[in-house]
Amino acid sequence: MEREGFFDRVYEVVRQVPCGRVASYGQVAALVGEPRKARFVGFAMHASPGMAGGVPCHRVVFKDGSLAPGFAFGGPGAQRQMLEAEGVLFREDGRVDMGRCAWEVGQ
DNA sequence: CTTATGACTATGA
DNA sequence: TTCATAGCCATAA
Repeated sequence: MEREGFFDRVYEVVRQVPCGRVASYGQVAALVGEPRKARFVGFAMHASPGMAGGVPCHRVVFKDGSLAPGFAFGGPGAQRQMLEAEGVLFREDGRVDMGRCAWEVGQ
């Protein structure tokens, strides 16, 4: 039952990310119980059905607030545009303001 | 079985 | 501060 695969487990967590908030790959990996698989979280995002499947993969970013270079759906700029549309704040460096939009369980 | 790859993270220069 | 490298472990061949 609980064995639908590591990927599906990641989707469940990413689905819980509220609007206007972002989570890091390691953050999601830790919530699924395996913080060492941060790389597979990203790989799961690439294989995810996207928002159509209830997986807002655009809300998942690097731990430092950077976005995935070159592999974002539609382009790296599209991800930033989508996050800004949800209320996520960006710095001039092109990174997300993790100090203000970082997601924490319970919010 | 081994090797190669990867939407990551931590560390060091 | 940025850049490069190592370690991480599942999946594919």
